[in-house]
Amino acid sequence: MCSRWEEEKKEDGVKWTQLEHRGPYFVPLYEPLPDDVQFYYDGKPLKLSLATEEIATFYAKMLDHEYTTKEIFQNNFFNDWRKEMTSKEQKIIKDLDKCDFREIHKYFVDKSEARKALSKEEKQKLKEEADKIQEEYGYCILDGHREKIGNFKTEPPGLFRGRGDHPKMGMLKKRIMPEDVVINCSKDSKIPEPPEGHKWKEVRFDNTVTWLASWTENIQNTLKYIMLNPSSKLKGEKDWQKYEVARRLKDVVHKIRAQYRADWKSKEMKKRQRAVALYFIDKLALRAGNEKEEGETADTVGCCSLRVEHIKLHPRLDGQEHVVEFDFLGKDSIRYYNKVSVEKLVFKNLQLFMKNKDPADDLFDRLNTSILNRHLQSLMDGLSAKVFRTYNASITLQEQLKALTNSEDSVAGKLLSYNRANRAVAILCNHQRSTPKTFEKSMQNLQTKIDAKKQQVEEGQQELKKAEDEFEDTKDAKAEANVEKKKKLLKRLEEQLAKLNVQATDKEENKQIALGTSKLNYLDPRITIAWCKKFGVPIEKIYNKTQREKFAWAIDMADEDFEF
DNA sequence: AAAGCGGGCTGCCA
DNA sequence: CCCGCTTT
Repeated sequence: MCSRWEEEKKEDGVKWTQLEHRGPYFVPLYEPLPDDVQFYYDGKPLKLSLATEEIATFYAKMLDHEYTTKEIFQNNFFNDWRKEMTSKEQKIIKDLDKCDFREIHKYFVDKSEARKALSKEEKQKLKEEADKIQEEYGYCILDGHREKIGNFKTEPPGLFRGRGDHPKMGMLKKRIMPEDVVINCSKDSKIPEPPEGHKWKEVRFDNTVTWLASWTENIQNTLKYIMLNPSSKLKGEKDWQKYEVARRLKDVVHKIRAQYRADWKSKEMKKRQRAVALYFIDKLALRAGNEKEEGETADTVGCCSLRVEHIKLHPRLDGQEHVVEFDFLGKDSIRYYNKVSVEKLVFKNLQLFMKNKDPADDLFDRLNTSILNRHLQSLMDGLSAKVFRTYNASITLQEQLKALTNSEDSVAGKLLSYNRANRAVAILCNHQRSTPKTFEKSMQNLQTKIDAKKQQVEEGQQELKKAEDEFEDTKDAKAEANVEKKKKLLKRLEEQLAKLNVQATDKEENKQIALGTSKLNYLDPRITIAWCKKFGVPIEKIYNKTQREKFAWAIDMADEDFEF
């Protein structure tokens, strides 16, 4: 079966035998502003040096955003900006409040308007240029296959934003130069050429990693990589492997649950904390929660890093017992808010863990992610905290599909069931989105369509009645045929109306839920493909082109009998 | 520290 | 696109 996904195995840790590529594509250099676009300091025009001007444009472009009004953003920006100024500029520009970027801002607004207003031909030309770059830099050769690269361009310089309340917001993200870049490829391949007049930082031939190029980013001092697109064989196999690990968890999860329940009564505090944390990770699909360096990142937490202030205990709430109220900022500073009725022993343990602690103290003070993951690894090979998220997401999809799908439904009805199953997963994983800006409007449009369709249905009913009356009178074959015709028409109209109603329901339910993340990262695609085959739903109704490329491995191997 | 997977949002396109 | 997090 599926040849491409089951080629010969490599030695342990070896990811490829051949890797050839052109290196990153460097974003264009800064183009100075036209002379009539000026920066003003203290009301007077001030000509800036090239480097200073470039950084000024970063700030100017952001003037519309609320975060440029934040003190931290402004301070970080101004600090970094001043570092890049000439000494003469430093002596003049001492107060951000006296800086006037409005003309520069307008210049970029106009520019982007002008870009939108380009003729079809001009836009076509731009697209062709982009395609050419994609064609040249966007692919590599890996073990004889031409594979798409994910991010082949270096990130442009700009101001760092970060998510949520990030202490580094506004800092200058520097331009990546070839001298910063480490190239990784195979020894006997055509080594990528650095841009004219430049050198790579290093060229290495490491076949135990999957990246093509890397550099250190200056905000957090961490590495960034150029890697393959999800459609690649390498990524596909990794994805497959991930779901296979989750499926192995399925076989032992009952045992693991029994054990952590037993551990709630352990004499060792450390074990108890581990068992309660694992319960949360399993039941609520929380992330592991590594500890983070204070002041370097936004204050967000996961399971192991929960603090006392993040939960409230209610012995009784809204008719339920032993309710834990969670309220904290998780990954990307997305709020996790949930009220959950838990087992009595969990509740008692939480009371114990919180005793004599300050709100800012760790809830699980004897636990961290490495302790937890070491324990999980001992329970099952390859098991770590995140596997529970994958497992629970996928098994939930499978169960929900089973419960919600009606084989008698139209394709539209089945799709609503699918989306509802997907939604259950997204809610479990807390994948949220802000209500789309256009939500109300598009909802209204849909409602207008529904009203119009209702009208048509009524008309169709009247026409059918008329035709039936006529047949009653005449009893002739022509009139009888007309009745059939009107019946068919009415049926079609009713189906169209039903479909629109289903769409409206789906849209409303999906207002603040993001389905994409779970679909892409947590749901074993074979579950979906099997469901599509079983119920005659075209795969394209669920997965768009990009998604089908990413899940090619699953489309290749899953039949309708697949069970997660 | 290094590697690589997971996340929400925006603009563009079919 | 540009970041945030987990795992090892």
